[in-house]
Amino acid sequence: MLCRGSGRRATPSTHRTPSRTPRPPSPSLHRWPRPYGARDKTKSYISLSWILGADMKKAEDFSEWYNEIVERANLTDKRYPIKGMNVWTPYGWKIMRAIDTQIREELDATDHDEVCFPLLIPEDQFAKEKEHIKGFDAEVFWVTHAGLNPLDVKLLLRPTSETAMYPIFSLWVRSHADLPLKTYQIVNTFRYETKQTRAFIRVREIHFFESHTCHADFEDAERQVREDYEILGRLAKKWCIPYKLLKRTDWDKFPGADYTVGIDTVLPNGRTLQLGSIHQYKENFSRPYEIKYEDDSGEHRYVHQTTYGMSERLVGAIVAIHGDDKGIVLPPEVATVQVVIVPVLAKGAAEAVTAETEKLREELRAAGLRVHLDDRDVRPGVKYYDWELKGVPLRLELGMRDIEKGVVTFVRRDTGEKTLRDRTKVVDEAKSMLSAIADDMLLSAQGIMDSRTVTVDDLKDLPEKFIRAGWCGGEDCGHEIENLTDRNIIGTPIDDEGFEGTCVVCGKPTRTPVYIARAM
RNA sequence: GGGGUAGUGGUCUAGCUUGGUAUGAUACGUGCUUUGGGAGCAUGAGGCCAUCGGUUCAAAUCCGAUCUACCCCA
Repeated sequence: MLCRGSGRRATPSTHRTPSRTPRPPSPSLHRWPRPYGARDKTKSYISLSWILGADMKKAEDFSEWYNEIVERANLTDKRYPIKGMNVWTPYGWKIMRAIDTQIREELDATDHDEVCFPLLIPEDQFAKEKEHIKGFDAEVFWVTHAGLNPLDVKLLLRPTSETAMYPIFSLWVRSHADLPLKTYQIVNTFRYETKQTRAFIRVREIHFFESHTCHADFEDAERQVREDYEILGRLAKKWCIPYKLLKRTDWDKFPGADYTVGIDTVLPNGRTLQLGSIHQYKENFSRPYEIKYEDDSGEHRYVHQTTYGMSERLVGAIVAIHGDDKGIVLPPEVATVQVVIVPVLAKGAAEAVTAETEKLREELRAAGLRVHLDDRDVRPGVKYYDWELKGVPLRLELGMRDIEKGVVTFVRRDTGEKTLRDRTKVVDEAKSMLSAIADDMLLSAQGIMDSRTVTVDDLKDLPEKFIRAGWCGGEDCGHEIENLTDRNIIGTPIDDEGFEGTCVVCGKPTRTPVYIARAM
């Protein structure tokens, strides 16, 4: 569990009445955007004062920028009256679903089977693994009554699903032929966060995927962990998210795990954001839950288990990493609308332009692109701002001037670059530009993450960055690092980084660097 | 965990000190005109003031509790 870090940040306006985050202007905005191709009535669905009403300065105040942009881009509605439980709007949910779909594709392709276990877990079942329950005890939601009557056995809302799944796994696994057992589910989990909540990043109802696997031995479980790294690599590329795999310290690993590898990225404020984790359990759960199999010589053995999980934080990370002062920027693979077409109508030429944009839409759609023709009856400038706020990676503008010249105006969301492309080559140009956008987004994000990572020789005057320093690996020195820096050890890299140095506390030579940061 | 600030049509707000059922803007509906980076005119609808309780002839306004949001410190 890595949910620490205070709300510390510089704010120039402590006593000024904070201008409250404006809220979505109307229910009709919540229907926005309509599905691709949704037609007929041309109504005004947007308000410019809403789109442009805020000063969204990512660099000046990342935290405020983030809170505001997730609502303005219409990813979430925070008005639901329970702390840390927000509403997924249609637009936000489409993005989450795109991510879920990609996760499903990857896991299915690596022979995982999707399952769905119940939300409620009986108390006695939850209590079997002592470390695990200790780790979650303070933040579970309890169901204590059925109607007016107290329950004999209290039920809890899953904070994660180990204790729901493993008693059943013990029934499913009988022999070595049943192994490996590779399952996953995409569900919501519940944790009573006490710290300040934040859309997608720290919530009490968490939408996430969790894979749970059982293996004949430790080596096979280790192979699974390595496969998880590969899956992550492919997914993170689609999301244009740079990350680092860091093995957590023993005092920070997942409750019940043998070891935990965190997936971490760095935010604009220099804090790290954990995107997910991969755990090796060895026999820590299979013993209390009696998940045993009979090997080919007739011996009964406990399985070795792993888990892998990532959550809706991925949406938060995409917003935080790629967004700018104009809005969010969606990676092409995640964008529900990859290309938006904005017709520029003029008196007398409206029909010709409309016909041409519809033709353009059909061409792009036939080529497999997710395209939306914005035919709302508002001025083009309004649409530009709106789609920039909502992060659509590529915008095509088409008016009489373009038609006369035989071109289409292309505008990239990530760079803002505006170019004219030959009308006859629009499909190829759009495809190659989307691919270039994805490449550039990842490259640029990686560059920014690298620039926020520094290696230091001592712990004095640390910048607000992702700090790399030498560590002997000793627990005492580790705690000392955390005390001296008032930050957390995020972990040690799983790859050999060729580091050579000395422990920043005791001075012993070491080849192990440790990464230190404030966690979001 | 401790402290602070706030909650009034969809949104942002005036009103609260000196109690008498609420101001403006914007968004929304309709019509006309417009459309290459924040359009204009006309017209219509929308709130009983976060929730619960107390004081009072009378509470958005005073008192208490709760919920929610944001900020600061551990």
